[in-house]
Amino acid sequence: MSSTLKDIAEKTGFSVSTVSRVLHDNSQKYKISEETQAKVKKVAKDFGYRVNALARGLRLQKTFEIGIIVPDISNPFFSEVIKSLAGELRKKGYNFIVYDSDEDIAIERAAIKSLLEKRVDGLIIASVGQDFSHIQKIRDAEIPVVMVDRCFDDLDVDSVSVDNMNGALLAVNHLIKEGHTRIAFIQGLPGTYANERRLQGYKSALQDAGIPIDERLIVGDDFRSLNGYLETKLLLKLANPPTAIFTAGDLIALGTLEACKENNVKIPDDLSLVTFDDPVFASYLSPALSAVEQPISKMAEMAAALLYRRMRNPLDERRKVLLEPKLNIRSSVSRLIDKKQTE
Amino acid sequence: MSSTLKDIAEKTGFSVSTVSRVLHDNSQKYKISEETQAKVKKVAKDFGYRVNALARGLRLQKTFEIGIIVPDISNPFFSEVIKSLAGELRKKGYNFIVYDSDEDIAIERAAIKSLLEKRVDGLIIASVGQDFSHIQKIRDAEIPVVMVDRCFDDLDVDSVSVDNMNGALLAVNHLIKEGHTRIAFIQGLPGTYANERRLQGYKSALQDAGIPIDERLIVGDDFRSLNGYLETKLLLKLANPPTAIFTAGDLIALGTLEACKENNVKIPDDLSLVTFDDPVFASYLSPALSAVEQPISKMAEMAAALLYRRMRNPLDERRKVLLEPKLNIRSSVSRLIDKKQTE
DNA sequence: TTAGTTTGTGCAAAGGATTGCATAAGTATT
DNA sequence: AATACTTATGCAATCCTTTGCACAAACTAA
Repeated sequence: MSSTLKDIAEKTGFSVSTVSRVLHDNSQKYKISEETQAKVKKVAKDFGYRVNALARGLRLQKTFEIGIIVPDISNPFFSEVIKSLAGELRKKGYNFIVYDSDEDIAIERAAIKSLLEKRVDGLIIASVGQDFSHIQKIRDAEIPVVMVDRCFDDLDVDSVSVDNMNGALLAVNHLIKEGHTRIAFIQGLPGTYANERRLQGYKSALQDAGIPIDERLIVGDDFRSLNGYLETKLLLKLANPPTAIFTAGDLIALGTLEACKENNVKIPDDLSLVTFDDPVFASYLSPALSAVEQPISKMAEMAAALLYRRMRNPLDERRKVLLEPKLNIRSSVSRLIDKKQTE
Repeated sequence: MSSTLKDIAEKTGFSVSTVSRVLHDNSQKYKISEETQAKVKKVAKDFGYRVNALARGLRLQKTFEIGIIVPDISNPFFSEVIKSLAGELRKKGYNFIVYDSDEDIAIERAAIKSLLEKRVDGLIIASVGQDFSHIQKIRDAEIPVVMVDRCFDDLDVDSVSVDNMNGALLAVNHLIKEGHTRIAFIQGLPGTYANERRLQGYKSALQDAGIPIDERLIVGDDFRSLNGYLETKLLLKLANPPTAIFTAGDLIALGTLEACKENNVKIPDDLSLVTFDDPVFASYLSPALSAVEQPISKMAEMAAALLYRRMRNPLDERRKVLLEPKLNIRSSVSRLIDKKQTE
């Protein structure tokens, strides 16, 4: 059914240029008469005319599309990020195309390739791995790109993330203050920016408190819930199990909860738990989960702002923005000192 | 940096056609010599050549893109649906563009417009409202489209959804069997396919059990958590409050939990709760939530299958597929009879 | 009357890739 | 020596939109 400018031109007797100007351009600029405008618009409507974004993009060398790549759409953290980004982008007349890299760097690479072929005007990426050569290439090709959440220290690209190290410090210090010393860390994907910083924060908090680091308490290898489940099971079997666990992400925490339930381990009585990320359901979990909250909408706003700046001004100095996290204390941590006193 | 076939043609001395055939087509078909292939490929690599999907789409009248529209990406149900769809589509070499209509029919319309302008090869839509004239238009224009989750009885379009009525029956019958008679229903967006069916199931279950329907117990107006929160607060203030609530969606249930917590209402002791949708976190909530589970990955597979069929065979008879839901009984429902006996 | 301005519209190129048809040279067949 | 294939490549049209430039007609100013 879809008609073209040419069809309308033939029907009305005007040229394609005139039709184009009436339907898209400010027909003011070319001073198209009211009469012509009316005729053209009528026929366009009758024909159900719809611009062809492919042809337009080809001609204009601009698509008004932004590509977004996240490691896992179904992770509430990322779906919130996308939702916020969507709002920001829509405001400025941009659309977006989302890809889910499924925590797989090969899919991430393919996604980037595909987005660049589509000639998106910019990219927002939460990257998966530790290798950033593919991102470097985008940068070098002067395609505007912003990293969110997952960044690379050694890569000079605009980026926004939460201060992961500080977030971990907040969480672990809280546990220490409550009297815990055997604190396990179930990490996400090692090598990942977010993960390494959280690990660093964890270690640093322990060291500052004079608590020796026990490598057997640092476990795990991805951000999914199965990881949390398995590692918790193993941790619980240790001869000298931890009294508290700090998990690197919300899904991991869910897995930990599942394992505890199965093993009849009561939180917070038998085991304390704090997690990074603070999904909407955290306060309704059993028990309500203490968690490090990331300022998601600020991250999205900032990412969008950085991207616009880069698109307007390609050679501007790159910036790396760190936002402050916040610890929400709920009821998944017990006070170990009290317990000892009452025992 | 991005070069074109023409650039490579000029550099190598071959024609654009030859270059195109080497880089994309099966160069077998046109019997390009090994030597030529090697030369062209080398230059293409040096130049960092990348097809222009706009130009290709324009020429081929096919983009290998599928548009997906959901009412709320951050709703776990929809983010799971998207994730599953992504997997299915990727298998067949299709990419997808997601839009979030934010439960707003105007945005949904704009999203459809935008996707059609981009010339997507097909659409998968979870529609928002009760009006389907815009979907009808897509259908009439013979653009392949499949509805998921939210469908329209009177609209002859391929669709997949769970048997919402049966799901509601399962939930409410469970409550009735446990001795409840004052059962409230907090609905989602009225007029929505999913909502109306769930409402129908709710009413039907009550009628079958000979329980009169109390319109004051049918409340609510959208699928968000704030709705659950507000309506629960109001229900609890009723002179004769319900002993059980059935919520139409997972986010609503979250709102209900929040209200109960604030009002110090214990679930399931003071109030029983069952919800439609069964998000991953349902079993870790306090208490573990009894919920009606939708077969999400089956829905996605089916949606993708229907879409492929329609794309290959545009005039095939339309199908409406209903999948069976499953009630997961956990611990948010109390047995009212026992309670009375022990009192 | 002549020159200059305004109004309204069209021509044609460009953007990048694909592909049916044509063609040239070389090989095989009779 | 004439014919028929095969191999390897190029030509040119097509997909649809945008836009600088050109131009005709009508009007204004001198």
